[in-house]
Amino acid sequence: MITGTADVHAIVQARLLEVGQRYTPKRRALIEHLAAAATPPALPDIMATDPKLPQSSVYRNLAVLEHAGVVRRVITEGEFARFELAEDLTAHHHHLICSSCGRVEDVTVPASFESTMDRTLDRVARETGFATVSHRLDLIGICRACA
Amino acid sequence: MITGTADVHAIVQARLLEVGQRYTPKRRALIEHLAAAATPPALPDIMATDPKLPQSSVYRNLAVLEHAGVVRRVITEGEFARFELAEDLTAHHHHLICSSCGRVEDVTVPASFESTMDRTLDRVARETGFATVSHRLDLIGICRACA
DNA sequence: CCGCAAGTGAGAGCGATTCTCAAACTCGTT
DNA sequence: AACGAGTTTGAGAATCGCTCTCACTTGCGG
Repeated sequence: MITGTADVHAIVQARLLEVGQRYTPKRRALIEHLAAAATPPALPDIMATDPKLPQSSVYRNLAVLEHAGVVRRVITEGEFARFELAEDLTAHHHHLICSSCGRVEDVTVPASFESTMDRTLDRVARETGFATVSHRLDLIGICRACA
Repeated sequence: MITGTADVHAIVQARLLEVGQRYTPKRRALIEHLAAAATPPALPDIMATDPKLPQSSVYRNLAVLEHAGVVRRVITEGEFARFELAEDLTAHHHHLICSSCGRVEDVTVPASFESTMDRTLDRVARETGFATVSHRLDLIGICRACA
């Protein structure tokens, strides 16, 4: 399900409305930036695009967008949180995390493996009384540059 | 590969020696606590066992043990980091994370699925020039208590 | 055009983790 | 059994992402 950027904006606007929030230029710029990024940017990466961006507004707007369900906070062992568009606005993917430099890359795995995994995890979750909403699969390793 | 507690202590001692550190009673107590825990404890959990433990020492010793490769820091979206024994001192497992209350439970998946996953991820990593050392698979959902 | 609700920016505040440093301990050596 | 060099410890200070506060601005309904 590959969604065009125009559709993304429409969806974001709709979800913000549901939560009683506006789709302001600042927020649009953030979404644009996240949609264009090849890798989930950390806050410094976002601020670097325009040094006079107030950091508090960026954080606040990311929180609003996260709350609206269009942005996801990616947890890494690095010092900064990273942000990406919610999964239903992009293709389902996983992360390659370099344990040496902290670099994060997006990857996809074969669809057949995804469905095997979904089936397996659903079963595991059911056995333990968990209602699974999603999974998080990351590969931890050493990237080409650090090797 | 299930390792007895006695062996764990021997391994920990050996790895600490390699890094030029001693296996002090405080560190032994930490390892003991982690080995007994059913779920990776956060710092408050550890401190709760003995309220007069100085938090700075706990943090420092966890860092030392992590550096020696016997303790692993588990990243969650919660406010506290959690700690568990390194994977080669326990059985390979994954985590069920409740997105509502932050509770973390250990789970294992069928061995057949593990090996399928290993093969798939190795291939993916090779294609992208990453040297994979490990993977991290977490199930995010709602636990029985929160449902 | 008014007014109110929502958004913005600058800085203060917060809280988990890390750092500092003097005192207490360990262990091989006399 | 005491010594001394090097570690470990504990209490508090310091750090630093991130969140909160609040006065000001902006934008949409009436």
